[in-house]
Amino acid sequence: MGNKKASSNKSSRSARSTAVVNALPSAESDEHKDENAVNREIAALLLNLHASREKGVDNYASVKETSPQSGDDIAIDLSKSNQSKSQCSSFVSTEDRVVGRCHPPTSVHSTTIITSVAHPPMAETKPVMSSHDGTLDLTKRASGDLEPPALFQGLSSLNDLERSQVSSMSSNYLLQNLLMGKMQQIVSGKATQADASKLLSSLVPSTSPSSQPGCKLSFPTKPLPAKALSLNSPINEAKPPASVLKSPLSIFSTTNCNSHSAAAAAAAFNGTGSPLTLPVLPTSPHPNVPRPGNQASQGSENKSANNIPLLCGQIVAQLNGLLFLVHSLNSPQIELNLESQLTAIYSHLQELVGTVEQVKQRQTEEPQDSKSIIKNEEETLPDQQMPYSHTRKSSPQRHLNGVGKEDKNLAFSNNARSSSNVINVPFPDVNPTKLSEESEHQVESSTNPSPNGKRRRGRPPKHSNLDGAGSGSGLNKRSRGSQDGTGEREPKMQHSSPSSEAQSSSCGFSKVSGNGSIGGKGIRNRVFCGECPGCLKNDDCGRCRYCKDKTKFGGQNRLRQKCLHRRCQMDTHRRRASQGTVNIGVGKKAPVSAMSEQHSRSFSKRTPRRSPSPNAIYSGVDLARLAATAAAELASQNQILSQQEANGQGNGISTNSDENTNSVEQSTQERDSPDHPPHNVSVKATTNANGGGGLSDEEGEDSRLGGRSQSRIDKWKAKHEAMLRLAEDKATANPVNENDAPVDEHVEEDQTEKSDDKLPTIPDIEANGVCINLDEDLLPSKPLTRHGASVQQALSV
DNA sequence: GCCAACGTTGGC
DNA sequence: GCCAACGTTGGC
Ligand SMILES: [Zn+2]
Ligand SMILES: [Zn+2]
Repeated sequence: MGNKKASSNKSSRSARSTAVVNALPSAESDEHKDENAVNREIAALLLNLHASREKGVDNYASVKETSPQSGDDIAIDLSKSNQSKSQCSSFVSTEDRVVGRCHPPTSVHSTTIITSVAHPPMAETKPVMSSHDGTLDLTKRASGDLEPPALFQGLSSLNDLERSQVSSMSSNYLLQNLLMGKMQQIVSGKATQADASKLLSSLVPSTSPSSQPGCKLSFPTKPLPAKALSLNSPINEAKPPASVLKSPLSIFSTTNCNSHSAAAAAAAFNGTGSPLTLPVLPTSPHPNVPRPGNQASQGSENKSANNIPLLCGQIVAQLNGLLFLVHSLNSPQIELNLESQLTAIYSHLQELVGTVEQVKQRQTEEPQDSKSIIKNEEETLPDQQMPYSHTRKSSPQRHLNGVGKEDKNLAFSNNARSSSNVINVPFPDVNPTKLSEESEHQVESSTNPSPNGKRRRGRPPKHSNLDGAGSGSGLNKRSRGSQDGTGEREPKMQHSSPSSEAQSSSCGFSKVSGNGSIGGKGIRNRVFCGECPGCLKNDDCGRCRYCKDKTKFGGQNRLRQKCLHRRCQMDTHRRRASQGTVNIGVGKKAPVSAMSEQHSRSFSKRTPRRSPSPNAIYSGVDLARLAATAAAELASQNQILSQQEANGQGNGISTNSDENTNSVEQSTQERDSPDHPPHNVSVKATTNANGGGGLSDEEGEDSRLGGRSQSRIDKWKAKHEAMLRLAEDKATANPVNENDAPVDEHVEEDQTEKSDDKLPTIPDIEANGVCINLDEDLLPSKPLTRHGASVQQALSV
């Protein structure tokens, strides 16, 4: 961890410092700066972005774009002259290195790290800096806010820039590098770039018709750019920022899609005619400026095999172009503009990263996905923007605490943190899971669940006597009544919502946590979608294993887990953990997680899909029906299956419920189930078919025993699921049973409650009912063996 | 690879 | 400090 960080920092730092040093002489003296100087300036600008942001969005807003750039200008230095190249290369290389090092850490931690890093460089650089610290400058600016002129001065002169650069070594630069690196990783990592391209293309604001033929996802417009622009002020309509944003995106997409040469990118950059398009430079490009096409292409090619580096180069080139313009024009406004644009780019990059991550994880192509993604982006935007517009607000995200059940909007802890904690760095969470490994390295600041080592963690060996010891917490407190609904707190925070999950957890922007788990570290992941039956329940059932374990129910508090009935069904995290387990009462259970993940979007719709009874679903009859109904759509199904399989999960979704068939099967299952005598098992009837979403989560949890080894079964499942889905999709058109869900819950509860008392030899089955046993109560903790489950499954199949 | 056990977090 | 329950460990 530390090592990597340090090294990365070092490398980047050193590179910069050297660059700075070199730059000084030339820059100071000459009005017309050679390319090198320009490059340096660019770097400085990047570095300064952060500071500038702080200063004020207002300024940006006020700024009107005097001169936009032409694409030609953009490409400028990067590739062009060797000298400039060397400079550039150093610059770029720095990025690369940083990227390489940093890959993993995109998360908040990284931000923190960055910030921490920033200081040292200053010290180093100080000698170089003649007079005042960049910090001062920054602060002044920030505080001053200044008039444009003030800003202008600061920015305009190279010296100033350099100083600021030196002093601040602003986090932005690093951040950008990190982002880029991340993106690069992502892209490279993807088996198919197509996905990336899709994302990218999707990201491209719809407002501007993307020129790129290759990429085509039409996403609805991405609000980001607009917001960024708007953010500043109405004045902003001046397209620049938008154009800027757009341009990078377009470039990006192009690169990805076609691996175009820079020229193409440049062209894209120039923008389409849309109002947002990048304004063209009134001024002729700087003489030194090389032709965009050539330069860009060279630079990109040289830099790396990946397209992404190209992107970086492009950006740099653009920046250079901007600088030239700025110098020629020498107007503060332009600079401001530039900054704003850079900022926008930055934000955009962040989004891209997040999006890419999401896509990666999902790998689902459903239209819903796209929607969700967009949604997420939108959500994220405000956060990101916030920093820009107002340096900092208390994290709005806190609302999580207040989240009522109904409140679906979940802030992502990540975002919240990022916004709140680090200066500006709205570091979007990158992919938690993948990054996690390395990110962990860097995560120093984050809480460490470092095990004390005091005590051995796992379950005590069977022979050990520890069991009696129990946890430190009061063993026998039974303060509360067996069921206190009121007493129970509902989780206040939820990091992952189905939709949000994509971001926060999976894609979410940052999952801070290194583990694949959804949540960030700081806040424990509590899953609370607010919609699912589990979330709606206030009371512990008192019967499930975990309830029994609770001290209030006389338990030893060893397991310390949430009541199974109260678990959020959307909680993928837990489910994953539990995958493979089989339902006690029921035969196998399709792992829910897949459902949750895939259908998370749907969930947002409020049509959570659950896997009612796997058995029922898999019954031949149902299949036949489904087949009949959905036969037409095999192709689509296949895709779905593939996806599901990829996920490794099957969701049992019962589209058509034949009560008869289901009931029959259930009965059979139960009969078969060796482990649990029926009486012990409480049966619940789940809702029917498709819509019902039910409560099955509980099932999943409870029924963990045996989902394993069922190659055949799995296939069946997959098929069934696919079919079911299709059916569901159709069903959505004809809502079959969506109403059931809530009802079902009640039913279940009732039944469960009843079950306590009753002897259930025969499970109650309602309609489609699936028998699920949430309550193991009666059974002391006898775990059902998987064998039983497998057997059941086999039978069922 | 599963899952009981338990350290630990975070809201109150 | 209490409490719920999350995240991780290590026995199996
Ligand atoms: Zn319970
Ligand atoms: Zn829920």
